[in-house]
Amino acid sequence: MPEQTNGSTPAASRPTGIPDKPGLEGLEARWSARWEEDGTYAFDRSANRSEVFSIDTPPPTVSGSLHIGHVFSYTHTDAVARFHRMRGRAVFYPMGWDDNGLPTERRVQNYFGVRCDPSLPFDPGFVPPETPGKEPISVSRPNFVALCHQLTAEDEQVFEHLWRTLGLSVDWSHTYATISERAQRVSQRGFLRLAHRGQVSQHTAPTLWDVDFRTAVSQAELEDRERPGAYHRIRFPRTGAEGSVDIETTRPELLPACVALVAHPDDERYRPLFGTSVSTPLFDMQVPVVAHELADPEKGTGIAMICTFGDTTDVVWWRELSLPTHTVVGRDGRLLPVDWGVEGWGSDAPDVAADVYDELVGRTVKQAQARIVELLAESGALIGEPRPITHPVKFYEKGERPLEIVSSRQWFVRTLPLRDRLLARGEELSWHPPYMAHRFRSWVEGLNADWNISRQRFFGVPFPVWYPVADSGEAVFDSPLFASEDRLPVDPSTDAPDGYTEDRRGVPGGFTGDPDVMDTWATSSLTPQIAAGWEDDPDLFARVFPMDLRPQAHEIIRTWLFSTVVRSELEHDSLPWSDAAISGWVLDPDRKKMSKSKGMVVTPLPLLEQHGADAVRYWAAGGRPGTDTAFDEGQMKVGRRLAIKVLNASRFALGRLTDSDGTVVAPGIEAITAPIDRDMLARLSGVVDEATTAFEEYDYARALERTEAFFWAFCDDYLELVKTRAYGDAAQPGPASAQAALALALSVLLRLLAPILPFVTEEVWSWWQVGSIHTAPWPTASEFGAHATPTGGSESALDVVAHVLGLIRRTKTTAKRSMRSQVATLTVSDTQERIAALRSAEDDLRDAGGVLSLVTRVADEPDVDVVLADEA
RNA sequence: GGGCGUUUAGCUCAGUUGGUCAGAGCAGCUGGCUUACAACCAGCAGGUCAUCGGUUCGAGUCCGAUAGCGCCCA
Repeated sequence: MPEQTNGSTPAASRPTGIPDKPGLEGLEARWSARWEEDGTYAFDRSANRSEVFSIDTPPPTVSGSLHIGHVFSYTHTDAVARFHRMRGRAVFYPMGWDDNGLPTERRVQNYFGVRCDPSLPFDPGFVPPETPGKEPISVSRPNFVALCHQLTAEDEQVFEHLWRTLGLSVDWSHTYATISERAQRVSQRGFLRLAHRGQVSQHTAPTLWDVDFRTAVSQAELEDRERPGAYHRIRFPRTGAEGSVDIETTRPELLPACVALVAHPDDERYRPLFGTSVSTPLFDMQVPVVAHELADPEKGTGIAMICTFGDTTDVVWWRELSLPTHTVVGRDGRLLPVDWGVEGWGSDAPDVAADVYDELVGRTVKQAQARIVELLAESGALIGEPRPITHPVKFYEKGERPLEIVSSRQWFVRTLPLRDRLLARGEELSWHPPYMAHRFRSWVEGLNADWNISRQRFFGVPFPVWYPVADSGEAVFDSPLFASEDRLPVDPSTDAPDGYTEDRRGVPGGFTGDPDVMDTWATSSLTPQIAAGWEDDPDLFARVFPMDLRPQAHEIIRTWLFSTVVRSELEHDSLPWSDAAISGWVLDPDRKKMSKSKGMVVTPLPLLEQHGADAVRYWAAGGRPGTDTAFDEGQMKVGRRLAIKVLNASRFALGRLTDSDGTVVAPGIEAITAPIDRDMLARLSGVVDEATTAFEEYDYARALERTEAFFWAFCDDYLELVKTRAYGDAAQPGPASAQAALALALSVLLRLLAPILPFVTEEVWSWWQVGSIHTAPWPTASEFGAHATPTGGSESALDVVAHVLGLIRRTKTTAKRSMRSQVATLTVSDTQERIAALRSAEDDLRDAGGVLSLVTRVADEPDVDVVLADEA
């Protein structure tokens, strides 16, 4: 355990002394194993909430590809976690795996060459083929789910290895998976609580539907894609009056689903028509002309047909104008059979309508469109030629065909009534960077549907719900049978509800399970509760929840961050965390987002092996919060040079402090008396303050930049200046001052760099210190005591001497002489104060510059004259 | 269409409340084996701070407009 928290030290953590030839090779494997063995990052469960820093880590999708963007953003979080750990907080930093949902299903299908058929019985002896065959093998749902578990377990190993190599300071004993039993219990419990409070409800409603995946999707999973289309002008004859009305539509195939025409209430052209009706071409259905403000007078002819349902605006019109439903598109994206003339499908010519429509049944919407356009043209209802346009079309973000909107029975979380409360939570949350709050606000303000959490898939958390089966054999959806919480998790496809036995499944008077699974976000929205042991471990929960930090990328503010805020609001009446740190993206050299679809995947492990974890982390830490960052191996090389420099500079500094048996011993800070030493420490103390402030504001990039700039100047100037003096007898004041200052500066610098470069700093720390640097206290100005106060008056000896040394170097370089060559006479003219400062470090300057004779004079005009000695 | 961010040296980026702020690193060029480091060191060169206007004694810095790039929302 760290020296910070107790005094007992494992033998293995005694200082090892300075190696002859330090290197970066193998540090990742060695130290990640040691940290695991020593429990360096173990969460201290005895800490109170105020002493804890808890992180709601993004669970990566393990079946997705590993890419450099993961390394980038997780490094940011780790740097912050390490900072807080060194400041003495008990850091709760668990890792999760998101293995629940569609990405896993797809990967399993491809990897094993199988397909889930829920109608098949479980085959206990099933073994997938070595290599996937041409035709997918149909397997039962339990078999399919077993394969999902098998493959995700393998994928998780790969991720864990990467994280350990990268040096994430995760407490692996708190790892969770979103499909695990515990996650399922939390998801189902959360659902039941919502249901019992009436915050979730099941009803038939227009539902965004992907016809390929055959599942509902939510508003948050939509994306717009520009697609070619065409405006078709269609003429509707008026009924009971002369004349006609022309509308324009991109979806003529939905004409049989038309339930009204709509124009803007202020549109003078159509005002006289409101309240009258028109007849649909081909189908001769009478539909009303109505007014609504969402109708755009500028678009097409200014009047549109409302179909159930062509797009989300249709849904709004349908709901707000209380229109009937004409469903024509089925869940497979093909047109459904319709009985013309029956209730709700009234036609003035049902036989004609049926003849026309029967030809369309079973066709895809695309095929139906082509045919209906022909029919419209033949009938004369199509006016002119279709006018090609490009327009945004709604897609499921993972889908390939445009979404349809179908009417179906789903579970919805009531989010629309929460809008104001959610907006207030968005204000309450501390965003880093602050402007990311806009993303959340604009999303919440634009909400237009409750959150549909039903998905018609297989690998997910089932709803803990059954329905009674009536004597007629129909399920009674209005009387759901909820599981009791003490049974969770349950699978209604294999478990029977209380009061029933399994043999009553699916028979009249029996029961049937809800066939759906939950949206993955219905589980992922509970990651704080899952990680914190909600209800399962109340002691842990009280110590870590609400959490401190949610780190994540900006594109999932509308999904993950939003849904997590919703669940916490409904369940705990609080924010789930106080702070959200939003990472940018990794861009490729053309400044495009690096993503799988663009074929620009860079796998991280080879990069870590090539440059070293510290080097890759250095690059990542250069990306400020929220800022997109170019993928740049050049920066990794710079990071590697920094890490090597840390090794070499440390070896040099500590080499001055080693006694005869190799132990590092340094005089106490009271020995620090030389003005130049104190000036250096004064500046370092300022860097400590800056880095601390930056880290407190989650700006690891700034902390690194300041520390790094100081470190290079420290190596190039200060170390060169004190080189000779520090060799001297520690019993003498000069050498003692230099040695004590070196020890203090090195200790502070290593700790400042530790959150970014955990491996090399730990390596150096182990040479001369006890315990892990990562549990050592974060440096503070008070560590310097009075010794960071300059003594040399108003001018800094370090500044003056470094300046003069620079001029000496320039002279030597210009003369093409070695840095070793000597200066015969150095003449410095300057103010009294600066001359005094120079004189206070005169010996250091002479040693570093090879100055044989130094002349100083007080003058108004500063001047430095360097006369080199003749070459030997 | 509304909003947010961004534009500084060939490249990647710092420039905190307006007053040595025109910087760093990389790349380039010129030198140097200097007992911590040649995976190093020293030095040189480089930019009307996107454009236009405004506030001010003074503007990368504040305000307005325009343009390019990126993203969010409709």
